[in-house]
Amino acid sequence: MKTTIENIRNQLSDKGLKVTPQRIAILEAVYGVGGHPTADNIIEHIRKNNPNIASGTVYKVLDTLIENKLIRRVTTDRDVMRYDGVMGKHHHLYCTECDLIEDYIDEELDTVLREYFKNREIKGFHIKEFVLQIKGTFDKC
Amino acid sequence: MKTTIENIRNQLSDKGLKVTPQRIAILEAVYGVGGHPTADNIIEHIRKNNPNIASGTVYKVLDTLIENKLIRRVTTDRDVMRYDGVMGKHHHLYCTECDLIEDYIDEELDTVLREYFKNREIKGFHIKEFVLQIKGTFDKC
DNA sequence: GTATGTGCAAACTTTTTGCACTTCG
DNA sequence: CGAAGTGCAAAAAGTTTGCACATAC
Repeated sequence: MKTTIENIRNQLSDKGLKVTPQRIAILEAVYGVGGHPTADNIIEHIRKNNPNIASGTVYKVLDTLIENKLIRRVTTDRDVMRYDGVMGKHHHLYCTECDLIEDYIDEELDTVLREYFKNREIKGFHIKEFVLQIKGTFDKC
Repeated sequence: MKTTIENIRNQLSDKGLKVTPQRIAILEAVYGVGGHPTADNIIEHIRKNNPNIASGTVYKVLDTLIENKLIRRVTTDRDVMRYDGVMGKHHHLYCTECDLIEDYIDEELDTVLREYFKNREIKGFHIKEFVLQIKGTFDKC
């Protein structure tokens, strides 16, 4: 599915959102800038062609797009830095309800992943380590 | 391995770090506060017993501990919010050199993971979704 | 025309930094 | 004692908010 301006206009109006130049530019930037842009990357990218966009607007539009499931935040939502005292290989349980992150240690899983990728090269990329984010809810939540 | 004060003192001095009350308190807090504390969680926790710790110190100590591999940052290092226009299930390649995050789409991998966890319950947790972080380097880096 | 969206600037939150003072070894 | 670490306060990032003005439908 190619991402044309027409396409972007439709994505917006399909969600009942007003089609504004800012929204088009921002959505286009999220698709256009590789490597999962930060808000700053997006602002920079847009200002090349259109110097008049307020950063506040960019944040507001991004939030709107997320609410309408046109884009996502990478990693967890609302991220500040978090620290972990467990230094061995391990994975993480993310509770979508209570904002806790628990460690999940499972050596067999590591073996399974290593086996899986042994025969499956990712072109242009050299794998060092896996961390699986397991998203869900704790029963108590 | 139980985490005693003695143990913490040794961890620090083994790395050639001076053993200060602040470092002990912070390391103890990282171990003691569950769910991967934020810097703020740590500051709060420490101030219960010891109101005189500067937040600047906490950040500096955390950095030192990370440099000496006594703790880790969760998710990516130095995180600001990042946005992703790909809405389907997918995984991420994290380049430790160049700070880019690329999408990695692999339906077979999803199947493998789902199969793996089908027979392996995580007690008290209900899984909704997996995201695998594949850390490594791009050849070009 | 009106509900919705944008610009701007101020405020807030989280993190970093510089420098004088203190402490560990 | 001297190098390393801490406190404090100011500044830098990154993000949010309120309100008057502008625009899509």
